[in-house]
Amino acid sequence: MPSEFEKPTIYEVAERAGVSIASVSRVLQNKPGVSEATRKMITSVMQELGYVPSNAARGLAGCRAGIIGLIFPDLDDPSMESGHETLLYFDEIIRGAQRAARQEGIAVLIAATHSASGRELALSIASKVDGLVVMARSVPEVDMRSLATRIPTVLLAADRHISGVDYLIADNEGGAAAVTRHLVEYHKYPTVKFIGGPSNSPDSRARFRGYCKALALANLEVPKSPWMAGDFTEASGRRIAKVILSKGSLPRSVVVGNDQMAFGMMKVLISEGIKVPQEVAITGFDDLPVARYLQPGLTTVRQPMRQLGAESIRLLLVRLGGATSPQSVTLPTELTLRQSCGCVNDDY
Amino acid sequence: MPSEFEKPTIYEVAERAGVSIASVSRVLQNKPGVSEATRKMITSVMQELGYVPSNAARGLAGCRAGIIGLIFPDLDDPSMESGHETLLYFDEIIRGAQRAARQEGIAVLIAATHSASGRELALSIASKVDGLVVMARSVPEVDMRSLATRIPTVLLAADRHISGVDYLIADNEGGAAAVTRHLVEYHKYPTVKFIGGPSNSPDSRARFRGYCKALALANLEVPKSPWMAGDFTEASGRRIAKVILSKGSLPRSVVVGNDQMAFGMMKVLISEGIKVPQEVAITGFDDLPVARYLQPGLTTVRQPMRQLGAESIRLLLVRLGGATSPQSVTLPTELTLRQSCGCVNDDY
DNA sequence: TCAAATAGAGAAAGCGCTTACGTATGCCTA
DNA sequence: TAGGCATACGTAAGCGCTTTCTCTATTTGA
Repeated sequence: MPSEFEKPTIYEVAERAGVSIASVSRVLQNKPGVSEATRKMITSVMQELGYVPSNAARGLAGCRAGIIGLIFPDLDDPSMESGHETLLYFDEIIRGAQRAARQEGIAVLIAATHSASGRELALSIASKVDGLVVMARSVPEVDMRSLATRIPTVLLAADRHISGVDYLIADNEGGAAAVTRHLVEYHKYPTVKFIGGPSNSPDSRARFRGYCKALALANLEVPKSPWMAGDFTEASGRRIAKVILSKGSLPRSVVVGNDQMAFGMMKVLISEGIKVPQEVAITGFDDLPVARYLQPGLTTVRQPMRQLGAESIRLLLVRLGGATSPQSVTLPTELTLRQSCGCVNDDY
Repeated sequence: MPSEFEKPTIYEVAERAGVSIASVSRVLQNKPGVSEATRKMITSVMQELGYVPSNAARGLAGCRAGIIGLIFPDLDDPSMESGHETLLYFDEIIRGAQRAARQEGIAVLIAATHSASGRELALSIASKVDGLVVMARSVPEVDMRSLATRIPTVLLAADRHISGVDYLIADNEGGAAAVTRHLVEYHKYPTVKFIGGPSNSPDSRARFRGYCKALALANLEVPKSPWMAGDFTEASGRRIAKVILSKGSLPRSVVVGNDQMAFGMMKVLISEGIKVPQEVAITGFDDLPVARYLQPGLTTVRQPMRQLGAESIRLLLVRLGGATSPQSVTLPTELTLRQSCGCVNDDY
C-alpha cells in the first residue's frame, strides 16, 4: 500500500483529545461510562481528524466485521441470450439484500461461484464476513455443511434441509395453484396443461404440486407428471412449442414452469400464426421484468425477489443476534394478470 | 457471536504441526524460507484442520483486506416500474466487476448510496476495503475528494475530473455520433431529432455532442440544444411522446438519449397507431436486454457494461499495485441495429 | 581445516481496536 | 467524619496475523 494514504488511528484521536483510547472507543460504540462533555469533545476531535475506525482492527478485537456475504451461482451463459434473464433474478435478490443490510448498517459482499470454485471461494468469503446468504446450488452440499459449522448461514430457495442453517423460500406451490385456478375457474378453459422444468428442480416440483392441487380442488383429473418438461431456458421453451405444434391439436391453456420457457414458447407459437391467448393461453412463473414488455403481456406469478433478499438478511441478523435455532420461512408469491392468459388487462 | 462457531487459528496449526506460527504464515503466503518438507507438512495440517486465515487479522497486520468496494447510486423507484431497467445497468457493471475481481482472488463489497447517506456510507465502506469503484453521482464531489485522499479510487462514468482518482467512461459521444450517422447517411431521413436526458447529466450532454458532430459532418443544421428532454425514465419518454403527438407533425426519426425513454415513446406512439419505424424511426442508448424483446426491436448503442466493471477493477489493481499516477480510460460503444431505425434485421 | 556465507526456523514486536479490570473522584448515608 | 458506592476515566491484555530480527545448523571456498 503506497504511503500516500494516511488514516488517523484511535491513538491520534485520544492524544489530541487528551483522553485514553478506551474513552474514544467507548464513544465510538455509544457505550456508557463517558461524561457528556468528554463525549462531545471526543466526537468533535474525530470529526476534525476525519477519523474512521479500522474495520480490520475492530473485527480482530472480537467484534463484528459488519459484512454479510452473498453467494450465488454464476450462471454464465454460453449463449448470452438465454442467461441474461436468469441473472436478473439474482440481481433482484441481491438488491433486496443490499438495501436491508444498509438499513442495519452492514455491508454486503457478493460472490458468484463458478461451478469449479464453489468450495474454495465460499471459504475465502467466509473468512471475511459475519454471516452468509447462500443461493441454492451455488455451493456443493458437503461444503455447505462444513460452512454452516463455522459461520451462520441462511440458504435461499433450496429444498433439502441442512441442520443448523436457516431456510428461506418463495411459495412456489401456492403460486402455481393460483395461476392454475385462474385458468380453470375464471377463464374456464377445458384443458390446462403443465410444462415443467428439470425434474430434479425443487422449484419445478413444487410448482407442479401446486398445479395438481388446483386441479384436484376443481375436481379435474390430476396427472401423475408434467405434460412436458424443459430445462427452464428459453431455448427449451421454443423446442417444446415446436413439439406441441407437430402434435396437431393444441391445448387450450398451458401453465409453464417459468417465464423464460414461456417466452420461448410464445415466440414460436406466434411466429407460426397461432394466436395467444385466443387459441392458446399461456402463463409463466417469476415475473421477470421483460414479461410485461412482451406482446401479449405475460400472465405470471411474481416471486418476491427483493423481499427474499431482505428477509435473508433479517434471518441472518436474528441468527447473529444469538438465536441458536434456525428458522424456516416461506414468502408468498403473487398472481400477476396480463394478457397472455386471456385477460384484457393493460398493465398501465 | 455465539460460541458455537469455532475457527482454528494459526496457533493451532503451528502447534499441531510442531512449528512456529512464523513458518505457518510463510507457507500461507508462499514465501521462501521454508523447506519443501515442512511446507508440505504444514499444508496438510491446514487441510486437516480446515484452517482459513482470519481476514481481519491479516488486514490489521498490514496486508490487504482483499476486498474492493463498489459504490453506486440507489435509484430507488417510487414507481418500481420505471426504475427497474436503470438498475439493470448497474447490475451489469457489478457483474463485470465481480467476475474480474474473482479472477484476481479478491472480493467485492457493494453499496448503494441513498441520496442522503452518501458520505457516511462511503466512509464506512472505505474502512472495510482496499480500494473503491464509485459510480458517478453516488457520492457528492466534496466527499469524493476526501475519499480519494484516503483510499485508491476509480470513478465510473463521471465527467468532472478530481485529482488523484482514475477515470473510466464509455464513449457516449462516439456512440451517439454513430447512430446519428446511421439515420442520416444510411436511411437518409430528412429529419433527425435528439431527445436528451437531464441537462446536468454528463452522459446526456456527451450524447448530444456526438449527435451534433454527426450532423455537422453531414453538413446539416446543428441545433443549440436537444429538441426535447426527459429525465431518462420510461415515464418521461411517454410524456414526451404525447407532447410530440399533440404537435401535429412528426419528425421522421428521433435519436433518444437512452433506452428507457425510447421504450416509453415507442409504447405511446404505437398505441396511438403510429407505425415505428415506417412513420417515425426511433433509436435508444444503452442496449438494455429488453431492447431486443420489443416490437420492433430497438436499434440502440451498446454500452460495454460488463467491460466497464471489469476494467474498473483492473485500474484499481494497477493503482493498488503502487502506480501513483491515475489513468483515464474510455471504452468504445457499439451501434446495435435492430428494426426500430428502419433496418430489417431479425436478431435471431 | 577453518572462517564465512547461507538456508531454515523461531522469538517477539506490533497492526488498531475492544474490554475486563483498576483507580481516582465525588456524593451520600449512618 | 468514616465508610460505601456510583461514576468517569485510564491501564493493559489480548484478537490472529505479518514481519523483522536473531539464532542455529549446514554448506561452501580457499
